[in-house]
Amino acid sequence: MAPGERSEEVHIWYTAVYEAVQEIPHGKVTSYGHIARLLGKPERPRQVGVCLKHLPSPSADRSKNSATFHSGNVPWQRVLNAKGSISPRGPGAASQQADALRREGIEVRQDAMGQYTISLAEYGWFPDALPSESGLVESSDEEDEEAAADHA
DNA sequence: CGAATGACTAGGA
DNA sequence: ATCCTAGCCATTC
Repeated sequence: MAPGERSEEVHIWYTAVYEAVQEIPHGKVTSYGHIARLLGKPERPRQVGVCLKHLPSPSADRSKNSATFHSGNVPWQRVLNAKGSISPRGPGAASQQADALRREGIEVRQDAMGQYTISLAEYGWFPDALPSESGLVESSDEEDEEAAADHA
């Protein structure tokens, strides 16, 4: 399926992932696998990564910006792999994510292999359920307008 | 359209 | 601790 024309079911999945990622508190991080579990699909951490990979850049059109998910309103940088490190991908992408995390006060370390790692014990966010689904959160108007630079 | 890929992970060697 | 494998499934070749 082309990114532009997703089936109904896939679109719902993308939306759910983006909304879940938006619930990760500023200064906290979680894993692809945890997002998948929160959405009731523990076998698809990989598909969470796919969603973030396709996260569009902020559009020049503002009206569209507020209504669409993009790297400016979805804190993609707060999602790490199960080991608590930034999944290596394109050159430069990892260091960019590391910078974005440090920018929000998270301590990112680089090990001998050049891997960026974060202390999950200190910054991990692993609730049993999404705050929005616990039925208690009336979501006041709080947003994470930081976001970070776009990815390459 | 079939085959390969990958922002993943748990489990086993 | 590190390396390998199987399962995963939308996207890309």
